[in-house]
Amino acid sequence: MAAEKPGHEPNLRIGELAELAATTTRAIRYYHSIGLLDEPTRDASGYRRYGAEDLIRLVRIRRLRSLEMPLEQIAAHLSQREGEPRDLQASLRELAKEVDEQIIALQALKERLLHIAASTLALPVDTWRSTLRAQGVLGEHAALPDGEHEAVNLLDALHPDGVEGVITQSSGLLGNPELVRDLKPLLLRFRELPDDEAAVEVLASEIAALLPTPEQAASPVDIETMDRLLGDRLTPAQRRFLRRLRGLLEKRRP
Amino acid sequence: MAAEKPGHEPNLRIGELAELAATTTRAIRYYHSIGLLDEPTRDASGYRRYGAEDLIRLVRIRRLRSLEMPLEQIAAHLSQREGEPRDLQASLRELAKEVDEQIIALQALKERLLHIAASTLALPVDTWRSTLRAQGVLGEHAALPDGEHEAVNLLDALHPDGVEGVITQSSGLLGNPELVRDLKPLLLRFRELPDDEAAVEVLASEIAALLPTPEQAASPVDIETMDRLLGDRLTPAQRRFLRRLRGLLEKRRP
DNA sequence: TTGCTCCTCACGTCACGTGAGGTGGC
DNA sequence: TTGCTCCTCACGTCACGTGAGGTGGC
Repeated sequence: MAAEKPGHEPNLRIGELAELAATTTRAIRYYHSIGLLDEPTRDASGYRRYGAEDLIRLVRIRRLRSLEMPLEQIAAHLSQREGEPRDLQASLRELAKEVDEQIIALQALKERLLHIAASTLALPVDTWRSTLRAQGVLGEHAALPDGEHEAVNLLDALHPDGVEGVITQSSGLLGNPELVRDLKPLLLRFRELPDDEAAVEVLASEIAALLPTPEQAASPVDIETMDRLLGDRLTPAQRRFLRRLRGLLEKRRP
Repeated sequence: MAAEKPGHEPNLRIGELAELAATTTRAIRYYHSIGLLDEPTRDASGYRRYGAEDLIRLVRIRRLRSLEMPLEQIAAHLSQREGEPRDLQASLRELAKEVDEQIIALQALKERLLHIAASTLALPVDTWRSTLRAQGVLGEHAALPDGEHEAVNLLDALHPDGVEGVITQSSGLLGNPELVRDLKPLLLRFRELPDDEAAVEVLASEIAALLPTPEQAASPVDIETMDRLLGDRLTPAQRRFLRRLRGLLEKRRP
């Protein structure tokens, strides 16, 4: 009777091992590369040969991975002697907490997405134009002046909440019909401002007199930055005017 | 009067641009590298100089990124002419749907985590031993035979639901007190099985006669694989027995 | 001989973060 | 002169997926 050689320990090839553990050969080789799973012995032709111990460890790795535990944590739990389920329990609770935080963040994100998708998604210029029209600052059929197209986009970019934020922020101004009425001719003068020191000074003080003292020190819309970025769209006189106006408004702060 | 040179277009440096858009210089350079944001002109010393257009586009990129839109999608939306908010709306809804799927998956994961954390987290051997004791298959103070330690770990690894799955699956057997009583002496004979063809055959048919015909064709616990992996823990007679038993059980299938 | 499995590089993923080593600007 | 900003590589992230090019096993 020929001696029946028992299937001596390591007799699974990597593909079989992967299938038994419901994973891929690549994952297994990766676990070898990071030292999470020991390299097994090789057979005559260089193939890896795995035994029961390998399968047991691999399945444990995969079970913890299916709970989204990072490989480093898995390594820590599997290397430490088996008697410490406390630690594992704590880790699992910690993971659950993290998952919970992710859920909350994703729920908020989902709300934002649906909210924005449900909004008009209008271009900043369109929103701006219709607001000006509604306030009577712009005539029903008048177009925005050429240079203001980009200015509106800039306003949109500079305010954390976009043009809508700007509108909300300035609704105190625009909501006051008398102010709007008084401001209107002054804005027209701004557009035509001559390169004349006296004219700049007069317009600045007239507008400053109308504007309320801002409640918050630093407005989210940075007038200085707008000035720099629109530099070549404004005449030198207009730029001097903006700086002057800013100076006047600053002086009023306590 | 010296000609007042207006801050001609590109006058922001990368750091200022990053701050205005609430992002990092590295992100901006990355957007250049993938062609999402055009490289601006350079000043005399090689520094990038940005203008209003760049800020506007960067802020739009960042707003869409804050909604977790992938850069590739952002590029598609920003490159196409502005008149198509339909597309953007559809993309946002699509993103919301994906986020929703993630939320559902994470909720399930969280349940699994908490469920497992709340369980005993006992070692497979411990679970197995106490089940055997509860069923009277193992005496109150008896230990598991040496070779079975690994066998239990293997059972655990081979079943999708671990030892608990094995126990549930076989509870039909173990829940039947008469069967357990009859099986008990046969299991003892298995442990002591002599290398004798007749003994193997007799034990196989006796046990096969007791076992019910399995309802499902392929059991999740692959007896063949267990045999291969435990090869050197079983005597040749025991391995022959397992193959024989398997043959007998297979023959009963329709 | 053919198709299957295995082997070892090595690049790709996604959106940047983080030095390293050097230079310009105020 | 000093500290700040900028520059360009280039590696690292996390857990693998995906060829590329070649060889062993049945």
